[in-house]
Amino acid sequence: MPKKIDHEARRRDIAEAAVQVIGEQGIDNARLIDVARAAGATTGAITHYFDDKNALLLAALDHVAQRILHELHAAPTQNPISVDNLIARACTVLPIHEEGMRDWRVWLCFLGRAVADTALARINKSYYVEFRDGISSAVERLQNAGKLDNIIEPGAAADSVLAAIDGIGVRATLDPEEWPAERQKSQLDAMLRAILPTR
Amino acid sequence: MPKKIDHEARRRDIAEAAVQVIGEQGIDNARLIDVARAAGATTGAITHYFDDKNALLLAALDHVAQRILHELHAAPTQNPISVDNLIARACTVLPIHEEGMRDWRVWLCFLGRAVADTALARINKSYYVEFRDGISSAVERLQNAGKLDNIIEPGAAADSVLAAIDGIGVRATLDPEEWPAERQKSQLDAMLRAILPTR
Amino acid sequence: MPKKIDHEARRRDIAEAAVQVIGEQGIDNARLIDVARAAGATTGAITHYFDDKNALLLAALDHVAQRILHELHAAPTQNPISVDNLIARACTVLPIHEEGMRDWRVWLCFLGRAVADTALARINKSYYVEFRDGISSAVERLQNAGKLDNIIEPGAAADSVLAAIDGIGVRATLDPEEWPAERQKSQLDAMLRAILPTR
Amino acid sequence: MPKKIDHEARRRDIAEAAVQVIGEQGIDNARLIDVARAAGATTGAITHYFDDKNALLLAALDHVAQRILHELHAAPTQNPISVDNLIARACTVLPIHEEGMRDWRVWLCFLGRAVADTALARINKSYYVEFRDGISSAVERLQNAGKLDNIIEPGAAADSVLAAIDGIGVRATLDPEEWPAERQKSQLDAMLRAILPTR
DNA sequence: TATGAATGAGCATTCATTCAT
DNA sequence: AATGAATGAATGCTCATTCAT
Repeated sequence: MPKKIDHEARRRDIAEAAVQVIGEQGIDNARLIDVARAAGATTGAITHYFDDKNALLLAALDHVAQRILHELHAAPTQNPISVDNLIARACTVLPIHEEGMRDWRVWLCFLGRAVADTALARINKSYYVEFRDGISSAVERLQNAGKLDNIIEPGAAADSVLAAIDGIGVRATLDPEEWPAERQKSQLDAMLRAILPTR
Repeated sequence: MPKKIDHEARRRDIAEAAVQVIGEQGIDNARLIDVARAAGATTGAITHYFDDKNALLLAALDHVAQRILHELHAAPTQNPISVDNLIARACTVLPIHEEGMRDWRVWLCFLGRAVADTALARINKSYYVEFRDGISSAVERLQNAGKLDNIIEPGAAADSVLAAIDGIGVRATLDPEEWPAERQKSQLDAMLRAILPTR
Repeated sequence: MPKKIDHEARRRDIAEAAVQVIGEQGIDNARLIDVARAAGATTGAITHYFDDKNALLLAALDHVAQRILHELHAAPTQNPISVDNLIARACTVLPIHEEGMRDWRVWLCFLGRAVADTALARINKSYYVEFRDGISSAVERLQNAGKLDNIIEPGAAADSVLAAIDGIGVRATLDPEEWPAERQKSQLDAMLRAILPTR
Repeated sequence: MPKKIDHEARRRDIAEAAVQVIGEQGIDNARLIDVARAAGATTGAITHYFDDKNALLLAALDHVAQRILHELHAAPTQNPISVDNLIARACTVLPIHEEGMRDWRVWLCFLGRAVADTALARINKSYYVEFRDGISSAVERLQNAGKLDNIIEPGAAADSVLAAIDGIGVRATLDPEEWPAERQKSQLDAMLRAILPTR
């Protein structure tokens, strides 16, 4: 089914173009025609791939979320499990490189939208559940490997890790000049080492 | 002589009406006429007090930020200085009651906007500076009182506290049903106790 | 009746303020509040002296027209009647000084308005009639004094003089840098000498 | 492929519709929707062809000016050069027919606007330069052909011709009933014969 | 599939006018 | 007589969506 493949690729391209435009101009200033131009298409073409603007925006959000999830989960079995490893993986998610910063900007835009859009809030929540589950099971694995204090409740620890990532990521996204990669990483490292006490 | 009007009070009322409308409908759906109605006024009246919509929005943001700052600083000298006290004060800032939740929703809306509005980003940053300074000096006072480990760098600790508050607050704002007041407080309590080790 | 005198003086002041504002900002940008400020009054006060904005504008136009008429007629009996004298008087009306330029700008604004405002067109016409009558009788006097060729029809000559003044005045008003006082005067002088042949 | 549209033709149509509306209602009362209706379009469609209202208005002015220029220059080489010919051509420009009267009304509207709009004043000036250059070179040709006194300075003569046309045109535009075509033409004829003395 | 011209509802903004004081 | 707060109609502009080609 070559057509389908092309179709999906085009959808991806357009959604990524939307991510780019939102990241640059903000979600309010992201007009359909801007996305079309960034994707080398026309507004009419976009309607072939997305029901309406909202569907396009949702696809853009999903791209960003999937990318973050993928980084969090990246090669978890290959590396030997360790606290250092978990922290390193968490740091990867921070807005420490060009693409990550853009993704965080897009993410922030959607947070603002979710305030008044229950459907979006629900979607956001489902992403958080996935994030949390991934971190929670990593904590459990570390406990089983004897590398983390058993006193810790994995779910609550995962919430703390998520909160730390979010807290630093939001701040760094809005003030990138004061928050270069190193500062973000050392700040997150300090927080996570406090939150995740080794036995 | 025309009707005596307390100009500043009217400005405050309208800005508060904007906070309310933004908190309920989101910043994108907050039309001038909605704010006018919420304030018991007309759109034309709003232009007596604000240059344009953006000025009104900024005033709304400032109200929210001032309220948070005021809570953070509330009666710092009256209470005996203690870690428990600092944590309790931090918890006060979380979206644990009706007004606080609304303020956090408004805050989130502006975070999304700041992504593409450098002026707004600058304003946000200045608020963070104030938040951080307040927390940082509280940490210092605790250290001077011998209630906090001197190993902690006050500024970095303040950043951690801010990140924890932000991380939990954002999550709770978008998913209030899963995050009742108690869960927020215990989560923040756990994080801050880990972050701020007593000697 | 001191009140009446004050009243009339205030009306004059406000109308002159309107002339000033129109001359500076154009009639489209002349807001009531601008006129009020220029007159050291408030919009509410203006409504005490003028029924509505249109009445104020009309008063402003009348001030300008009266000033021009006054200059054209100035001291006609004192000076010995001569063609040179008529030409000199015509030159006085050109936009050759600060106040005259402002009056011409106001005049031009009203010409543009008269296009779609029959009442204004009628008023403009009445001013032209006065201008023309004044010039026409001057021409007649010159003919009676034997200083102008009797072949000339005074009315038609007056129309020519008016057209020359208008043509040069309009051009100089819109391009004052290219049309300093001397150029205007020499141009008008050349035209009028051709139009008004001495015997 | 979308409907094939002659973009330039549509632009012309809309600009001409603007000329018509301005000529009928005046520039202040010319709303975008009026122009849209006159052009058989919608306000939204107009923005496809013009950045904003001002751009549309400018295009309308240009149409009028180009039409006048075209009439002044019409077939200058075909006709044998003569003073009669020049005068006849000047008369053509006067508001002596339906379309010409409308163009003059539009022209007057823009003169009023140019008072407070330096960009418009600059454009107006450039048109006058073109008018003047055309007339000036015609005068020169007449002098070279020995049909006009060499004592005349072509540029100054052109200014006089322009002033005469403007002066009569403005008056006739605002008072068309008193200034039928014949009166305009004979008045201009008289002025130009005086201004342009044959050898 | 794709184009892009056209639509039309929605909204901020302007400002003359009103009126309680 | 004067103030100036408030009104509310008017209007230019934006932009997602539609649809003829």
